[in-house]
Amino acid sequence: MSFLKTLSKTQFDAATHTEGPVLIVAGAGSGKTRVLTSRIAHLIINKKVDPANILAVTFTNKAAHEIKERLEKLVGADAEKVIAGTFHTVGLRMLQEEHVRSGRKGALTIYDEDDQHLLVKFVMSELGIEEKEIPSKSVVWEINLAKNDNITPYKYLSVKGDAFSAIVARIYGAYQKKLETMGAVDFGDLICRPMTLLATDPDALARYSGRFRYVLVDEFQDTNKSQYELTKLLASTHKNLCAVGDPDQSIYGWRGASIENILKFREDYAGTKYVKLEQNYRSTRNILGAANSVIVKNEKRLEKTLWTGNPDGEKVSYEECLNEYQEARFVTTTIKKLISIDPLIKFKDFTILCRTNTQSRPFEELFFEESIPYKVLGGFKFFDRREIKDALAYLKALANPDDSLNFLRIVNVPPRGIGKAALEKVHSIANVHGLTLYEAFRKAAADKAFSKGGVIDFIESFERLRHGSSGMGLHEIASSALYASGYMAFWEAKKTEDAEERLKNLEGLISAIKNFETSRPKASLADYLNLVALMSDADNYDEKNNRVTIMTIHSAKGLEFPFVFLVGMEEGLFPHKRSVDEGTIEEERRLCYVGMTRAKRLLFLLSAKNRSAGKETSLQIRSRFIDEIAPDFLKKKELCPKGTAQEHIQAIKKLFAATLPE
DNA sequence: GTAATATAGCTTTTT
DNA sequence: GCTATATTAC
Repeated sequence: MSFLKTLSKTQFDAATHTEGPVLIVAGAGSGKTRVLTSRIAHLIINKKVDPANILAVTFTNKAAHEIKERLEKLVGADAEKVIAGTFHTVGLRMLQEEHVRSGRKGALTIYDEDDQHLLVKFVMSELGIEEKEIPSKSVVWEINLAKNDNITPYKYLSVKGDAFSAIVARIYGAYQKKLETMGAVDFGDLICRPMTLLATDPDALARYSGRFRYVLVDEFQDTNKSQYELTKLLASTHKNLCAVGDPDQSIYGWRGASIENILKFREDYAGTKYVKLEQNYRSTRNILGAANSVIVKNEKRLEKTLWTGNPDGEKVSYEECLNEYQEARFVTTTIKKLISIDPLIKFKDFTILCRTNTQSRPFEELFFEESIPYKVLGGFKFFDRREIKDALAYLKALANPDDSLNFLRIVNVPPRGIGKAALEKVHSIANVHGLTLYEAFRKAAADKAFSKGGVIDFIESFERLRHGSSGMGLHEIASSALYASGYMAFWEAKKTEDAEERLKNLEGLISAIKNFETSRPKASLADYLNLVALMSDADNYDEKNNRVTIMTIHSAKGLEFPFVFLVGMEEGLFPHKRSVDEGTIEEERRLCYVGMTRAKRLLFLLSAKNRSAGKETSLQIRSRFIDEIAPDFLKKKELCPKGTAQEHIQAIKKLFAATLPE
């Protein structure tokens, strides 16, 4: 019970008011995770709740693990029984149970945005809709937005009446049908389908909502409409729903998250116990004061004043650099200086927070040069590399051969003489007989539709792999697939420099699978593939590694660092130009607030006067957010009057650009 | 019919 | 700066 004694009065309230709906508005650094864990521990220890009846939904898998780890210290082995995960992992679990129930043979495959895009293109070509008529990219976007709001293809058509939407609805419908025949789900489906299941099947509703006596949802400000509905259904029997969040930290509106979910929670759930955690335990007074002075500029807020008992600390620094390289230079020098001053300060105490992924480059270059250990989260990921995607396609096809998209991806990789013509032939077999691509290949081989060569050889070796894999360990399956298919040999034959690296990456993948296998001996190949698909950037952050972390502010949500560099504080970049155009400046301001409140001891804000994007270099004006910080919290430094001089120079430069050749 | 090479086109944030 | 498509070479 000692874990409750260390809580503040409001934290204690939030942790122990367990019955009925509860809304906890938890400011940045207010000890939210502690409250959540104490609450679950209180349920298990004091209220004798079976841990298997508790559902905790978090924003990242890492957050779920963290809760479980802390919980284990309080309640021991019972911690493992609590169901904790992201909306997507919880949804996947439910769908898998239903998948098994419905008696399908292959595994359930998760399609990421790349797969989604390919499938949309495929569907469009089948429907004879051309890219110039409607870009496949915007179709994917529309489909995802629709799923955030739980709008089916049929409903989509009735909600939107215009010509554009009619085409989207057609593609969306065909796309959805394809997913179902292939046993695949996209990210949206992981929420929508469980939601629909609960809404339409009273048995399923009784099963799940009966089981989850206590439901906790973290980062509630970033839930979308479908997630809100799913939550509501899951908690519908016992109505013990605890929503935790901070409207000031809502930064995923562009992805369909609805800040209204938290703002209107008390209206939707009558008799809600409302707790505000307003004491910040993380940052110095100067950092918090600076962050507060920015966020109060937002109109759409819940009344809340974050305060701290922490020392004043240093004032926030703002540094205007000549260009993005000088920006990186300043950061590098500062890191080195701080490390040399205090031996207790380590590289892992620093983070560079960017608005966009592309901003990381100059930092990477300079850190490499100066041998500062660093890690970039997000951006170009290991799993985005071509060779890894190909390798995973092999594994996905083996785990679920009906997944025609991944099957198609490996058919002629490495090149084995199956070209456009051969594929068209198999496609028509598939269409005529209503078969998946894999089945059509088998039929073609059995019917001797192809006398010899690629098609026959390929399907034979694929079948050999498939049947040989039973009883093998996961990493053995992976390595036999990559070697027997000739994929490894394909890269080995190429004597180029990058081929060597690709081979290394493939070996890396196999050993990663081996590690997974050791940690989870009972898991299947599909389990591994799904884990990888649902992994987020933040999940890749490991505080044990002593390195400087470079990441986007979005990925930094929920993390904290002693020293934070918020870089690229420039109009057009942060706030981003498109946000200004689209009128979502308040979300940018919240993003700025999230970035600033990651800092515990020192916060540095930086901007560049010149920044190159692509081939163009443009003059930048410092972000409005800098000017919104109350001067008391900023280190005194002459800020040149905003605009004027810079705009003047820009105007002159434009004039020259128009008259002078490059 | 298939494979290698040149060209255009896009870069906000992501489960 | 890097990936999907169009063109040409084999």
